[in-house]
Amino acid sequence: MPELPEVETIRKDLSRLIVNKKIVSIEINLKRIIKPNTKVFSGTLKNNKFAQIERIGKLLIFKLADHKKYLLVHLKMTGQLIYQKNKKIIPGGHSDKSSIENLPNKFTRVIFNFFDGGKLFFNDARTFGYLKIVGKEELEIIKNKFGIEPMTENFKLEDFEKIIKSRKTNIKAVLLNQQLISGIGNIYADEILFLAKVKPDRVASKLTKKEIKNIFEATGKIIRNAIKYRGTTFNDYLDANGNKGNFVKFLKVYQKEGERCLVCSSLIKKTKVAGRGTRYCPHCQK
DNA sequence: CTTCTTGTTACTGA
DNA sequence: ATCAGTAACAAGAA
Repeated sequence: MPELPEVETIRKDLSRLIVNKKIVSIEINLKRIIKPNTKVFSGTLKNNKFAQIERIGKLLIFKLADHKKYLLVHLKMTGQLIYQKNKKIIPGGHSDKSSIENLPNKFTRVIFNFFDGGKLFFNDARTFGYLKIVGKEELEIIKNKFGIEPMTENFKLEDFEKIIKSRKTNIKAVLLNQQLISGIGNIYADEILFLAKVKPDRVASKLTKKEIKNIFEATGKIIRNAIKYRGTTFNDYLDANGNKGNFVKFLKVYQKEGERCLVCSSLIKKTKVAGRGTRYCPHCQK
């Protein structure tokens, strides 16, 4: 599930791979995920270039060189953006093994073809993801819906505490709410709360100042470290080169139900909180 | 066959 | 108006 660290990894990869390369054609295999429609989509992108790639929360923002428009890409649960450079056939030579995927595959929904023969594949098994062309005004409206973002100067303990104190729902629901705090999904919410030693079903407004500080610091540590290790691959996530993320080996509770806690050896439990599968250590987390 | 998976939003009710 | 809780979405894996 691509969350902030996975999307950030893709953003950085693609910034190096496709910025300022002319898009010569676009292939759309599933029209339903293209917004506002395929005509505007292809018309805006063909013969254009990505000038810059940004991110807010889990949303990728491709700033276009011409037309003053932006391409928004949301990967939702199973979306992938994988770039492959022009495959040269070297007579008698070895094949290009820089990418591990054989693309396109049956989940390839959109292909961007660049002038140099490079291709960007948007794959999505469950087709929850979307690609959307927007103007500056619509972009600003969308951006304004996102809450404070870890890893930025806007992520301050004071604001974090205000947000948490103002909510009567459980702390996990608050961490997952993109309009309050952006970029955290199910994997990192559980990992953050384990590191902070707080049970996921605790009522947010009733947490102590100390507990909120621990969650704040755990958020920074987990997100920073997950970016460092290029994200978590559980099922579908791959980076822009088609490689897996390495953070999976640092997970302490996510998908660890029935295993022993690495800190206290209690059995990791699984319940449902905020409508999502939730793992925690019943001894370490209070 | 049923159940589970999750990011986001629509809907319902308080 | 604001908030909280749940269902729905899609489709593959088990």
